[in-house]
Amino acid sequence: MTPETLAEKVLSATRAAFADLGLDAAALPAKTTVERPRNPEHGDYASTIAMQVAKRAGTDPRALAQEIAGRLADAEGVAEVDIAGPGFLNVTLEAAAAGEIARRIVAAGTAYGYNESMEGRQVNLEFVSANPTGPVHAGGTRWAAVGDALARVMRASGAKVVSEYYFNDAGSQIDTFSASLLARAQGEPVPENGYGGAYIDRIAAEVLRRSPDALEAADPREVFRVHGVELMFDQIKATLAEFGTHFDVYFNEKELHDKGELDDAVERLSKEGRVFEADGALWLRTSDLGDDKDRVLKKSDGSWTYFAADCAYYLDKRERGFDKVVIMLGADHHGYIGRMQAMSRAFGDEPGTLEILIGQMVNLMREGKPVRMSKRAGTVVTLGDIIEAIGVDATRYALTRYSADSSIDLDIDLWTRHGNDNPVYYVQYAHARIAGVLRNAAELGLDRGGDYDAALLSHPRENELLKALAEFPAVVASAAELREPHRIARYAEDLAGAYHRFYTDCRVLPYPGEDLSETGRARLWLVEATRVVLANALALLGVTAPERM
RNA sequence: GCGCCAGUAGCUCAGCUGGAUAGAGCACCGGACUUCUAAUCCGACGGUCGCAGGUUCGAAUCCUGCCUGGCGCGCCA
Repeated sequence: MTPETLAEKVLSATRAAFADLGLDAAALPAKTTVERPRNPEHGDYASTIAMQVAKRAGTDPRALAQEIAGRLADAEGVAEVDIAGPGFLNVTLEAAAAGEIARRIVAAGTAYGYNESMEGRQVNLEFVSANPTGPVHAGGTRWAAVGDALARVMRASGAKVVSEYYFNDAGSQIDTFSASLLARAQGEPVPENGYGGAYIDRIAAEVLRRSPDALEAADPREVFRVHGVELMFDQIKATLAEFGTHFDVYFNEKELHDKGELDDAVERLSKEGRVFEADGALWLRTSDLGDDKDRVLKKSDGSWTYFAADCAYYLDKRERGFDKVVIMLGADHHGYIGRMQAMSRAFGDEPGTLEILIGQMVNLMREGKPVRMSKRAGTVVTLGDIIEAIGVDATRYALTRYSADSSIDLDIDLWTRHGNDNPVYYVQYAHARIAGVLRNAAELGLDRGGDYDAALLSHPRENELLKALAEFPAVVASAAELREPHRIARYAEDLAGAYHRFYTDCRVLPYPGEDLSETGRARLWLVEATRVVLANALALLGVTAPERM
């Protein structure tokens, strides 16, 4: 029995109790959940529904719990219902009802965990979005891992997700970039506030190799811009690919300008009565919609602001049919939330259509000291550097196991260590251990068969493992709903722990000279189910599930 | 000055939108491999959940105020 099924039984038992007691059913929620108690004495699952609804229904929680318990105890698969404390319902399942989850999981395979909590949603998920003036740095790396994981988690929850990378290959940043390339190609130091670092020299040299006459061209800087941007972007894309992060769309800001979408957006905003002129500039009145102050769309010199492009880009996404626009930004950009939300409202969108997720800073630590990030100084720590130092799996895992609300001190020494203080190994090792058991079973010619007796999975360790396995779809759903992929990593650690404990106490394969018992055969189902869930969880994080370690 | 994020065990962090005795990993101490991977497991140690109020059957979680740290507050991009 799944927790979801049990929750439905709890709710219908409550409904029946209400009817018999003559209570007002309006006090009942449409849906409820059961939790997995930490203390095994509290049964397999616990419900707090009696305490939650008793007050609104004007009755005593313990008495109500008593009524619910009596009805719930008769439900199929339920072995026992106890009442504890102020009105907890502690439910113990029949072993067969708990054990059948393994069958479901094995049958579903890679689809297990899929849920419909975001069914029908069209989500545009934008992250990284670094301009091609340098390699992706540590903050972008965080989103490359978390954003990609979130896209996977949302897809696993039924949403249609398009992952998108927004960039600009014109403008002042790019001008500085091309001027820096040109300067280095001429053997001169980069201009004041220009970009430094080895990658500038490398790209400058590569542009010269491609286009030996570049310095004699009519507009040398333009030659360095065109080739430099292409080379830089190729490198960024190659590194992201190596990292396992795929984007469905690379969106160039230039497209918005070429299609006149900024004018269109401003016109739309004007029609909504949100635009005004002052001091020779064109403004969006965002202060009416929760922003600190109004924002300029078109400067007094006639040029557009970055914000105007943001408005056009947002409108573009909405017109492409997305009902949910999610943008992931670093904490240094959180000041944009106000104007962006106001802009969304100015277009007439409901709150929640635009979601801006803020990821706190990532500090690289080496030998206990922070590695300072500065693109200009060329001491920048890049995605490529981190992959090289820590490896793709450990980097992705390290960045996705923490809440984006927390800043991360990413200790290079810790995550490079191939030891057990490195959490990614704990999870991967569980998978490798399972793969070993399954390999051995195959070598012995043992087969788990077409079915098993679920009631044989009655050992406390088996019970613990089964409950952890049953939880996975709800974890995926909550990770998607709350936009918190770190829940997947924490869950994977929880599940790996349950497996390691099971493995210690429960022998799966027969000892030499013995036959595979029915319990052993049932355990092969449980082990395969665990492998499936660990692999699925790691896949959602973009981390590999190794067969051997 | 205003805003956002954080403050939980010696360290790094979870805590399932209000539930039971607040958890995990690491570190430290003590145990467990003649048989499926000891990168594992078991036990012990360790916390006034930043502080003070409030809301209620019940608060780490919600509200208010304060303290500390990080990041922001352009007709820059």
